Amino acid sequence: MRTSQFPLHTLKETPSDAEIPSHRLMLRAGMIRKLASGLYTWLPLGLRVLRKVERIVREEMDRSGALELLMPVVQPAELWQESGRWEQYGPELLRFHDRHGRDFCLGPTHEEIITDLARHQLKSYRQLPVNFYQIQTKFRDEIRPRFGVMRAREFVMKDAYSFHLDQASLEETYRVMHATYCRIFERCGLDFRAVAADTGAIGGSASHEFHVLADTGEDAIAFSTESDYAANVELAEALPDRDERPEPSKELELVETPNAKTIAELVEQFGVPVEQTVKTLVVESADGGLVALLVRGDHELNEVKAEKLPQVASPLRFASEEEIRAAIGAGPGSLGPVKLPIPMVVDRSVAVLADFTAGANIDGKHYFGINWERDVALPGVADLRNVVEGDPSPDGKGVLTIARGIEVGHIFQLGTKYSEAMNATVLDENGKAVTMIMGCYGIGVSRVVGAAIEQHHDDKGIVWPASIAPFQVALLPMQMKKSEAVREAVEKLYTEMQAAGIEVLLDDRDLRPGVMFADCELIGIPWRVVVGERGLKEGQVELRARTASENEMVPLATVVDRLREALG
RNA sequence: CGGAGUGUAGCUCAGCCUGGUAGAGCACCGCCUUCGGGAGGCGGGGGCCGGAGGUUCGAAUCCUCUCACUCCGACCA
Repeated sequence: MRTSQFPLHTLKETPSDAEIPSHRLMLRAGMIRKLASGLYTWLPLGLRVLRKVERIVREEMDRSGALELLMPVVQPAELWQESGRWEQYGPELLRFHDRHGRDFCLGPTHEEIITDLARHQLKSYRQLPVNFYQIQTKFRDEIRPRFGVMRAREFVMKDAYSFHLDQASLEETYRVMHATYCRIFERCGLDFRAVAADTGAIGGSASHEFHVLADTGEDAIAFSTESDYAANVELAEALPDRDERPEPSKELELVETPNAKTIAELVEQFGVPVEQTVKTLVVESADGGLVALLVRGDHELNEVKAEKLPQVASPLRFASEEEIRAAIGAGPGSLGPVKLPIPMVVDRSVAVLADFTAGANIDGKHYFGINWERDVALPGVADLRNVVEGDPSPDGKGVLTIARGIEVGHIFQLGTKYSEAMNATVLDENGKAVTMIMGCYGIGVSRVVGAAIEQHHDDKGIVWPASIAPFQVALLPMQMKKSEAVREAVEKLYTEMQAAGIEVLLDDRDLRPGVMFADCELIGIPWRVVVGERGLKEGQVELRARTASENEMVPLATVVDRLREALG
């Protein structure tokens, strides 16, 4: 391709509404253009990348044995009413009606449609298992679209749905999809983690999210330094940092702490180590009263975990100061386990503390040197907190690191939620109707493009992984209008590269070199070849990887071979 | 939907407070010079100043109402 036929629309200045690197760079490189909030046109340059990701996804899905099909974006309300989601889904589902007044929606996902298809197409256990997939535009009327294609309302998704006679078959396909997703993201050149995810109300034992690690990710994930354990921070199990509680070594002491209402003030004024303090949070209990939740001063309460406790009301609600005073007789800054008049649950890390400090349930006073059993009975123990960096990994191997991640994929063992609601059955070998068991597997294809940039860029622009770069090589002639030699050499190289199957972009704009270099770096082409009279005198051209800081002089005759080798 | 903010040229922004008939840089078109890291000169095209209403002799500017967009929160590929 030549820039005269494939115009670049690069910008020197960053549009003001772009917050994160991928959004800024996609706009500056001329990959996308916004039409309205959450709606983007993919320009030719951006589409080349999107198609490359799609191709990798398609190849790996095909290889896994999945069957591609294509379902409509517009979906009739009847199917959603049948599954019960017409009422459940909320305003994210964009609804409208046709000229006859029939209700429709734009598909945010396709469980209903595929289940309807399956119940008509699949009649026999002999047709199972089967895994259908499509790569298609989805629409979700997001409350707040942002970050360009990372959270758009209209986006490209690969969604797959598998159907099985039994759980074992579902689990087998689930394993295959897990492996397929790993291959897809590896091939895209991404540093990612498969993360254990919440199965939510649907139940079942298995759901994994695939996260690309990047500082701007919207999710915090915890993963082990020694094993492949990884989980959303909200879900990661928090273990105590030791197995046994040390013996008491200090006496219980009531201390006047008139100016210490927070843990930070207590630590600052009395020099107690923060990990020897306990904070007491009061929430509504399941029976309508109050219950205290105790976590270490340096830890954070995990509201999702707390809400799941039988003692705690769901949804979680913190008690007001008035409620706390009425029940305990002291303010929120002076609470602790000793002589606490309401039930309590303590975090595992609190249960292994000795000689710790907490409020005395008397305004302006704390107890120092508290010990369980000696000073107060140890109440119920539970996992109440968010994991922190350095916690032991729940699988016993290594410690946890915390990083931010961008969710690019999610695989799910659905079970019979949809097949049951929509009566999707097949006949088993005894001729008996059996409800099919389902799995579903999604990849945010357009989000992968953004995530790749988020992970691979520098101050000059995008640094594409070779597999998804819009072009593999940029061929930059220096003063081609003036130099016959340059013109000849460049045309020859261009022809040779094309013959060698290399995706090359020849910059024939005859611009100043600095402009060509800057554009080439901004759009992130992995290799560049500079042809100038200077080098040609020695029979050489300059070769440079996007990641390199130095040119390499390569004989004109061998540069194509070098590139073919480098590109694999 | 709650809170905060912004709408002026394709992009980045000035002008608004204190009303007087539309500006700069980049981008675009033409000519010339320049040419190894985003050049320079001259000339040119491009605006319902988000929209509607009001105040005024006169509104980008003041007032009211609207619409769109962005940021912070809950949701998700």
